[in-house]
Amino acid sequence: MKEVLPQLNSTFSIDCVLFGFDEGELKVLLIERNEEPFKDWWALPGYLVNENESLDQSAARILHELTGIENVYMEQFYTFGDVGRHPQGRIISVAYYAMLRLGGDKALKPISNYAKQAHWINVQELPPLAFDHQKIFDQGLEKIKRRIKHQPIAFELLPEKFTLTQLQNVYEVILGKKLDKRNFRKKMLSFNVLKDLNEKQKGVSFRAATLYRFDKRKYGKLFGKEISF
Amino acid sequence: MKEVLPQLNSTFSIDCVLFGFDEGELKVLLIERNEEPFKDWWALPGYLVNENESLDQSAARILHELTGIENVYMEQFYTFGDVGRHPQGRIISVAYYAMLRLGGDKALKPISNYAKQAHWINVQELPPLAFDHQKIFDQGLEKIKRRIKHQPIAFELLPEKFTLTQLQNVYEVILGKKLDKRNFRKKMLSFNVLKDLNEKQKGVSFRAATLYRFDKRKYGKLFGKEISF
DNA sequence: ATATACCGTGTAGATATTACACTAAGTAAT
DNA sequence: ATTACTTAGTGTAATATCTACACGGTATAT
Repeated sequence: MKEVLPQLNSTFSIDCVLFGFDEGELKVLLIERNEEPFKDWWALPGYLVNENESLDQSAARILHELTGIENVYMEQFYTFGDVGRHPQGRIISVAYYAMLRLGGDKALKPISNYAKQAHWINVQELPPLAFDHQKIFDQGLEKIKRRIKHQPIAFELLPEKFTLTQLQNVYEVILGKKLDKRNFRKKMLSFNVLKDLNEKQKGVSFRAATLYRFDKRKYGKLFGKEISF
Repeated sequence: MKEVLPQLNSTFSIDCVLFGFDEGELKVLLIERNEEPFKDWWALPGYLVNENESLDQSAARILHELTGIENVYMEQFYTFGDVGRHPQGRIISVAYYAMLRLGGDKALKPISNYAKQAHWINVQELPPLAFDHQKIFDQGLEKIKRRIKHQPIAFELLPEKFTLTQLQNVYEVILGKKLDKRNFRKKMLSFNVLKDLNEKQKGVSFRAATLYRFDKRKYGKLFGKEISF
């Protein structure tokens, strides 16, 4: 017999699509739900918005409560409001995305027990997702594909010091296609936003590559690169 | 003495930013409010979302009720949710935009008496707007500026048959800068989305220009024009 | 006939994009 | 020390795109 769930009276929520890059793979942050509906399903971190907080504040709070992650700049990308998207009533959800530096240090520890656990999952191997979260994820992925072509957000996924090959890998994984090494380097360096650290990669069993850092002072030069009239 | 307004319990709304082009000017559709708060102020057409309609449906309904306009394809562009944005409580607003062909035929006739009247106003001469509508408008304008560079939406503002000079005017007004005539034509024609109608403009007191029509079949070629890696 | 106002066109130089392959340098194994 | 292995790092030529720039053509109005 089907349990009857109560109607919810807060009518909007936030869902977060967080991307990370690790071991050459693009990952997304998912939680395992601990409550009905969709108990034990995987879902994007998301919850109801409080009355007294802005959407941006709410997104930060919800992410923190469900995953333990703090201090991430997320940006809104779409609002989902189909009538049947939530079984407990009309819930409109504002979706946020961000790209994150995955360090081994940051453990994922949900604070609220609304989430059993949080994990970074390879976007190629997503489990079935709760609600319309597959759709939200798909649109989030499209969003970063478009953005990565216009602004240098790929850096946000890498450690502070990175090699050009690692950077190229990020582009290849997100765009889903191989790029030419020489052309990629030529173009990337021409933007003048990378600082050569005169330092080599460590701990690799082959010729070590030069490390670069993203140079914030020069960032401005890249804004506004679009097709022009 | 300040009148006390009731709290509203529906917690989200839609606001529409509709752009039109007429007599060489970019215009936006505003209504004059007939209810508190902001009675007698100008505002973007917007109202509360019903329980049983999707956001897209709601946007279409609200636009129709407040302005009489129907059958416009609007697209969501941002959701505004600051705590203090509405004096009667926490109201989150999903903003939509569209670009419209202004024909002399379509009269603006509000159905709901929530709007006294609706008018196309030159974006250079906006009156003070209710709520945070100036902010919503500004972001809508930014949105079409970005989009016009990537996709041929400028056609949507012109009559079915138009001249290249008219088309160039639309770009110039939206982008806020002069463009080179020869380069503009070369580029626009290279996209292969314009059909030469072998027909001339009528009723002008100078050499008549060739009329073109936007060719939907070829539209696909323009999608995906972005900076490339 | 003449003045007026907009239409419609080409080119050269600069810049950006694409396609393409080999040597150099470090590590690991023997 | 030699060798095998793996990734780093580099240049050029052909093509396409972008930019800047000026004048004769044609319809209308007087």
